[in-house]
Amino acid sequence: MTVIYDLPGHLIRRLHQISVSAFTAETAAAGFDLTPVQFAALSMLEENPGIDQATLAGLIAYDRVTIGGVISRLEARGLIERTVCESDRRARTLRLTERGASVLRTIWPAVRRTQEVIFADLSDDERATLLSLMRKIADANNDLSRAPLRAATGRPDQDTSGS
Amino acid sequence: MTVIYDLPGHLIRRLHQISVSAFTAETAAAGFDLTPVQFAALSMLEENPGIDQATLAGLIAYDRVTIGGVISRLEARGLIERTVCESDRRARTLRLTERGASVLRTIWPAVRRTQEVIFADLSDDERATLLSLMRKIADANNDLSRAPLRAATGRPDQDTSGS
DNA sequence: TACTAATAATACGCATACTACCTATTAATT
DNA sequence: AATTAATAGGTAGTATGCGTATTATTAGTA
Repeated sequence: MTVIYDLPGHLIRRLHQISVSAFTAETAAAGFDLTPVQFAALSMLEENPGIDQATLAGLIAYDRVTIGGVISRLEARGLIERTVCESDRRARTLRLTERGASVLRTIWPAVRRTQEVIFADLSDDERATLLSLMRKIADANNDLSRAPLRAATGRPDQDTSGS
Repeated sequence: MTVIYDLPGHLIRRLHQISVSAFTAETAAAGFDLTPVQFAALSMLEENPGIDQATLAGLIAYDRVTIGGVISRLEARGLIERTVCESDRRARTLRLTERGASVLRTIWPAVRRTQEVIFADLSDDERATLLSLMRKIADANNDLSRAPLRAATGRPDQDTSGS
């Protein structure tokens, strides 16, 4: 009958919609006000302090323009610190503030609950299968996206000591 | 290492990103200028002529406000006709124009190619498994979304003759 | 050294997505 | 009949997500 429902793209969109909704609900219930993108940015910055916006965009597979806006809002809220890179004055070096690190530490339980909510009706086997198949598609079509996943290139200002 | 990559939500977002990108690329290459949402709206209207915006939103699981904007743009481009419903003057009766129906007829091959591109690296079994698991999650968490899927209720002005 | 190409970030515009609020209209209730 | 509740659609505001163009800066080349 309705052909739309059989299209993978439609199902994927529904899943995304549900995933974002679950994230918002769980984190809001825990007292946080972060979007999935903002969380991803903070999380990636914690593990790669000192990277610039373009590198961050590549690491979480986002458009550079989009990340610029996300970073601006996180900076305005005092969760991220943005300074001009000394070795390349075109770039902006990004770092978590103390408050940003604190938020990230405390929000993780809610984020884990989000994933549990989404997968609630699947068995362990089904979860593993689904994750594996999704990863396969994401990896295979990485270049198809306008914001492909890219590894960090190791900028001059980036900390390599780890956290 | 990087925990983000293991989160289902992140993978789902990547899939969605890839799906939208593939849709845009394939349809644009075929000479069309439709977004996935616009296509879904047109497609659903073809099968349910005469429904109002709220019903349409429910059928394709979209937010009512979002659909309002989508409909406005489609109407401005002459693909959809929007008239005040006679039996309920709050509602707007939606119908495809001749041009809208024509676009829909000719764009389908490109849409099918989109799905083929996304699933290119999966076997038939894997495709079936993935679709089945995604459908399971979408169905189970329908109410979790702010725009749950809802069946048409059969408004007075809706055509029941079928296409 | 002057010119060119490449890159980081931004500005602008379009199109989702959703929350909160508002108006008009209809349905339900007293 | 009057009041209340519910519904359809809209506006305003925030936040993605991405295309295109522009600016500042760096790197490469003649």
